[in-house]
Amino acid sequence: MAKKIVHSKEDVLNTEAKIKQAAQAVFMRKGYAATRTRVIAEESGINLALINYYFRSKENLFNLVMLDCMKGFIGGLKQILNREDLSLEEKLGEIVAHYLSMFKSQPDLPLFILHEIRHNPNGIVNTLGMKQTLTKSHFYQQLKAEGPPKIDPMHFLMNIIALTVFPFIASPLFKIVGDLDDANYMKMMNDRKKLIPIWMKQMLQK
Amino acid sequence: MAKKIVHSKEDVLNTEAKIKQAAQAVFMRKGYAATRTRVIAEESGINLALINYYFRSKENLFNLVMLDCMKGFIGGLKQILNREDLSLEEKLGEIVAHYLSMFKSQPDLPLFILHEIRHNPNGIVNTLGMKQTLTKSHFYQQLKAEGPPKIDPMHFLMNIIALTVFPFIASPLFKIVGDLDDANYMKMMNDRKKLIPIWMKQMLQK
DNA sequence: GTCTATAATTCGATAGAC
DNA sequence: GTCTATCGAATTATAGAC
Repeated sequence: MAKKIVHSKEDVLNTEAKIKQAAQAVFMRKGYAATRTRVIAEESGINLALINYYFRSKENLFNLVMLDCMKGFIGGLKQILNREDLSLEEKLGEIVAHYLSMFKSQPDLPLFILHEIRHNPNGIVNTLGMKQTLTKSHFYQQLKAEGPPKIDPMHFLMNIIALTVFPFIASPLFKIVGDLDDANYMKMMNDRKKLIPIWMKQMLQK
Repeated sequence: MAKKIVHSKEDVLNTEAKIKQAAQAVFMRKGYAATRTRVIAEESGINLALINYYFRSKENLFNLVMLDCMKGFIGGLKQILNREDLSLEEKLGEIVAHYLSMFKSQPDLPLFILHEIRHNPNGIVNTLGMKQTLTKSHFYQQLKAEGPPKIDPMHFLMNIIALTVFPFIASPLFKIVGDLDDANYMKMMNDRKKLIPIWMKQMLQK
């Protein structure tokens, strides 16, 4: 675990970090099979042979990148779920806002992760303790404290994630159907920060 | 390899149809870049060279398959949206049931299409008249007839599709989180046939 | 650590016999 | 229409000089 401490100057990355950064961008944009190591080399400004020197193989590099992506995807969620200063409804708003900003800078991230989960369900996903992250969270306690459940917590979880994530996954489709440009679409996504908590709270009522 | 011994349904198809059928299965399972034409040849039981004889190139074959998939995906929806014997709420139930049975036999279909839309937004999607399919449907008239909109029709559309499709896309994830086997998960999906229309109707109220 | 050159393999596509 | 055999290009990975 002994690693060089990276200072806040982001322009000065070592070779290994440069490769990893570029690899994440290319893998996310093109997927594993369509990614060429030559493109990673070009975008990171390093020599092609150095990819294998630092990471042994394309597959190994991909696994490291994917692990980082999943940790980032879940880590932020975990923090919100466990904030004890927020009500259930406030947490829902925070979750939507969190993924809003995340997908704004990384629009290909959700499909990238969902594709990996589907084609390798017994891979990295299981090692992340997804289940305990949820069931041992402050959020889960709040949900149970709502009294006798008007809605199956599993359905509730599906719905909050579906309403938040899916409009980003299918954004090209909805832009066409709704005749929306990027600015108008982002405005709609911002509106959902307030709307989704309202809809979700309605599901808790009978 | 003995091929013509068993007379199953696939043997009555001509060569072109055999290739197309196998190609759809492989493309959907692996994606375009990870698909090998040799695998298509094996799974369809035909000679490798015949793929190029009938379809000129792998890319051309893919475009035909993708067009079929999208037509199937949208065609069924279009029929439901225009059924004049169903109320708004009944239509919602039919939509969920429709995609439930579709994804049961083709679990990779939604991600396959969403990936194509994202990486080629100006391709096939625009030629299908997605926008008019919706805005000129009987469903859309019913939605407007609900009176002054309590919810933006675009948000309403996003939500019904998100609640229906996303649980299938992310099924491997939810199975892990909820400790569910295939049977239990399908039971949950069946429950959503009744639940989603209820949730959607709540969104229409203030 | 970084580079050039190349090995080793795989893939899409085609030529030509039948 | 279908087959065998193979080409040519592209890709990952490595050997070896510096």
